[in-house]
Amino acid sequence: MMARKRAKGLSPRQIKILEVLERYQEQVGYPPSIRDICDKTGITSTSVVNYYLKQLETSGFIERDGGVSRGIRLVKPLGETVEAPTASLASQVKKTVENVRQTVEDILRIPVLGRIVAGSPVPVPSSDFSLYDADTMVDVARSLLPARETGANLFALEVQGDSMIDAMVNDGDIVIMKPAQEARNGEMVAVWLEGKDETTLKYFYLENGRVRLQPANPTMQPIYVNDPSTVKIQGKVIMVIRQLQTMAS
Amino acid sequence: MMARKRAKGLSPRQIKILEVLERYQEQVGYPPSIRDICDKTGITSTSVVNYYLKQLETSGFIERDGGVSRGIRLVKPLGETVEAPTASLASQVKKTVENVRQTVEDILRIPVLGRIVAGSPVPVPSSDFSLYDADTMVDVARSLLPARETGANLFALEVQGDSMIDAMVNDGDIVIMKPAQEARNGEMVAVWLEGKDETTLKYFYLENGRVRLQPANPTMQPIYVNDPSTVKIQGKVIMVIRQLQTMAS
DNA sequence: CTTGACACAGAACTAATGTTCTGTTATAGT
DNA sequence: ACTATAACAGAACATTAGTTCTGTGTCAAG
Repeated sequence: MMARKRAKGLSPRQIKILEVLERYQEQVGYPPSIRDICDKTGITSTSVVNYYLKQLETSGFIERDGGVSRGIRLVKPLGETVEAPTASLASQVKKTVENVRQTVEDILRIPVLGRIVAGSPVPVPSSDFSLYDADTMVDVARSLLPARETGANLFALEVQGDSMIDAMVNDGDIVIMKPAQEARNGEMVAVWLEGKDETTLKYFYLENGRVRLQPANPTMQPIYVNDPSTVKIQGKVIMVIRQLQTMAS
Repeated sequence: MMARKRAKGLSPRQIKILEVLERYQEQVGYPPSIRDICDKTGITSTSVVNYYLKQLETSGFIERDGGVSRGIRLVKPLGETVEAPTASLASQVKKTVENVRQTVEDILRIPVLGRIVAGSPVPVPSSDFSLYDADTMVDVARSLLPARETGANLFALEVQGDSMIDAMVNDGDIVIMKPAQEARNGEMVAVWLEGKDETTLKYFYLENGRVRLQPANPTMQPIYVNDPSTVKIQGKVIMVIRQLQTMAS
């Protein structure tokens, strides 16, 4: 067994778990469950593995998607490609392939599901959409998105009309959204107001049983909804992109 | 009995599922669950996905480990032939390097030169800087930019304060600009108004010797400047990016 | 001797996920 | 018209797997 360059500072069990993660993914084709790691490492308790996984996550060696089965992935810092002198060509190839995967992952290709208009409900990714139609995709650098965003189910909408101007969003803008049925205070959401039969983008605040929908434009007044059940959250807005014409037409 | 692995005989849904499998693994880092596939394909029932997965398994396109979450792996990449064991380690390396180059070229790394405030002139990439700090860069997919934008001299600014709200641009937004001293009608520009000593983002129109600066927000009134020489164009705005905070769960 | 940290075990609980069953619709063949 | 079958939907069910809680033993510092 070769020694790891970056092994310093890591306990034997942390190293063992990292090795298991790498080997399992390579051999089996998908990441191990916590109980799989138990078997491979000889640790008898799931909580102990979880204990170490938390450490490895905060140390930045792995990323986890909470609540997802086998939702673990190794993160490979770019500068860490130094390999032991005994490295074979095969492992070089593997390393390069890994790097490709890494850089490919630097771009997220997000489907544009449709348009968002004040008068109609928001298209959500549960309905049918063509994942690979090049005309209906936007490419976004992963570095622009929040750190832990997997991008798995993000989707985008094109804004139609001037009805979202109080959200500082204009006709033609692209909003990138994450599916959600609820939101935390301060997050911008797309909501369907049952009373008004209208879709709108607002900052969401739940304040003692009452929903406050705050326009992004600070000069405009918020909407108050006393019955939260009439506020149907369609998703959280995580990014807005506006492309401007550089040539007059 | 049907013929085995006839690539032509795949139904659209089978193809779509295979594509989802490949893309999901690539983007997320682990295989999708059946319900993930439902979301990505628009199929509303897990049994239907399972139905197709069985077909794909007996056709030999995928392998499944029964009873384990996300226990699916692609047997071979879609349009690609199987890895030749001896044929092409070197060519494989070459190919992956090619891929890296390709994907790297798909991202533009644009320097954030500073902030744009109403009260101060715009920092422009005129003279002294040549070293870009990695912390002050934004990555933008080339596909988002206008047709043949080289990206060579693009720069970005972070908006500070609420003074640009009439341009539908908010505090914290990133505006991506192209250096320019003049503009065509209809382009959004950053201008320094000598009379007012102020920077602003407006749509530019030159109309019979008079400059009209039109706010993006259609509810607001334009500014008219009779002497075009007092309107100092700092650059054209080609993109606006707004990142909204999403709290981790 | 206590205290507290760390590493660990085991069980219970909850959520995620795969599997199966029953039924519906549309269509081609007889 | 009748039947068989592919393609689907929805729900119930059974496992799998993530999470959390309580407790145990060690060891070093106070």
